[in-house]
Amino acid sequence: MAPELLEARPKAERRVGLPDLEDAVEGKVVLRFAPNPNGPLSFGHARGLVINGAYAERYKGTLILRFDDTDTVVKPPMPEAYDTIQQETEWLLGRPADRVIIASDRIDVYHEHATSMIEQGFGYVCTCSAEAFREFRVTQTECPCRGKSTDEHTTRWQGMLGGAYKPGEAVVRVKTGMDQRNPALRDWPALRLQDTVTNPHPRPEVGSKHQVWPLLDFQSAIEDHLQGVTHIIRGKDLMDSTRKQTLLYEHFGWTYPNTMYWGRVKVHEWGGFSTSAMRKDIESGRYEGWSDPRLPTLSALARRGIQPSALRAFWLELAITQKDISVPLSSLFSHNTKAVDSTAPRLAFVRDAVRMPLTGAPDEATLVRYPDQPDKDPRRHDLTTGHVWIEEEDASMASFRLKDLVDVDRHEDTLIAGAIERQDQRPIVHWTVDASKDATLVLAEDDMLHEISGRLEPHDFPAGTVVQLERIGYAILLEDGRLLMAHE
RNA sequence: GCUUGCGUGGUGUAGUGGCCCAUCAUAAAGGAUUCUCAUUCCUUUGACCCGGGUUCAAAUCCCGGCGCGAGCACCA
Repeated sequence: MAPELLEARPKAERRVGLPDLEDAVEGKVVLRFAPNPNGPLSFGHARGLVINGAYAERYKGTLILRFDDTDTVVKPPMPEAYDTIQQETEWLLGRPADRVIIASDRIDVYHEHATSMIEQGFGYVCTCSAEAFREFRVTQTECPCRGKSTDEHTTRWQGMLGGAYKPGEAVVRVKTGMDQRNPALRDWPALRLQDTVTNPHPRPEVGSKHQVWPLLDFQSAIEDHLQGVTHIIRGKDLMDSTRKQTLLYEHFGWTYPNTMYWGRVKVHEWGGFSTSAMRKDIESGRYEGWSDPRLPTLSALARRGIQPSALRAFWLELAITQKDISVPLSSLFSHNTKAVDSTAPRLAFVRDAVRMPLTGAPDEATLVRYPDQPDKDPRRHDLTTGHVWIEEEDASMASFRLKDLVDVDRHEDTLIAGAIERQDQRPIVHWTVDASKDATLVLAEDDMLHEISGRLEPHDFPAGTVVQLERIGYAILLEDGRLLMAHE
């Protein structure tokens, strides 16, 4: 036998990163990320942006940012969110979306498709109550409206558009069949009425202009087709949406995009995240705003010093599986540590600082700012006041070393300087000079904000700089002069 | 209830019939380097939900069970 036949087939390469997209042609891939602008983006949204964005980049395709703002009552849009979300997209991906679509600008387009659907007989206007239809759905019986003529439905549809019905009195349904095995798919609702006089759309250019609004499954389905979306990647809670929409596509004679799903993600420390719930808690004053560091919003993470690259690495690592997962925040933090460690200037923050006389020490100290580049921008401090600040806890030790300065022995409440060079294994502590300032370190933990007071080493870094507080962890300088802890 | 999806170390993830006594990351423990309890490096611990079946061979296919999730809104 030929020896090559006995050889094991070549070892398959371990896949790293995202799997290939099915039927993806370079330059032709069109993806979309479609949030509801009822608030700024949160941690969970980042997944949609990162994954879709990464594929768009890999295939030199198009990333669409689509605002699915078709509800003015239950989840009304937040006017500022349209801008905020675009800025956050750019922050996270390092570039803006290739195309931006606002659903509320395109209501007429959806109306046209509804008209066509009704005229072609696969859509109808149903005047049954929601409760009544629920009963028809479980018993798999056709509602009285369904069998009426196309002309009748066209008339009803014109009636809907013309204000002949009040919200709740009529809805447009897609004829999928009441005998569908999956109850979720049975003649699903495509458009409904909203009282936009009482609840106007927050965008002034839309306001009370329309009363007939598409529901997500319809709006999204039509828009995906019109925009030429080739691949949809979304949560598996939308699996039935795919099935509903596929039935609609069959009616229209369209081909449904390739679809992938991911499961639910929970963060140990946060639990789930709901934009509406956060909005309530902010309005009630429980949180300071959308960027309150306790909140799982992108703006809060950014404010806290989390780098977009860390967020990208985090979501890319989770990849796309349909498992429901729960991840610890430490996983995100370890990515962030890698992102900021070499560039974060070292600074001393002395908690519960005590001021102690120091005798016999040099007049000046020089400390390393960046361990990776020991000569870059060294920290020089004047010690001629003869005092240093150290942490209360460290002050209880009889002998220790002031980092980068000198060995000391404590006699009563005075520190006596000894060897300049390190002589023994005594513990090393961080410290600061009299020129330091009182400072506050803010910590977000367990849905609480804690403040630790101390002395911060003199520096001239601007707000927004991510620093590493020696022996404590990474923090960011806030506009008000306080420090916000990012993570250890 | 109907429908639908998922189950690999503590946490994530790779793996689509032999490369797997299972990959990588993270966490934990130990150690080295380091004038930070950081970074970097090394080592160790640790997993295929259960039961059958198909096959020479199963984490991978089939059946059953168990567990967890989602949809069945005139929300997204």
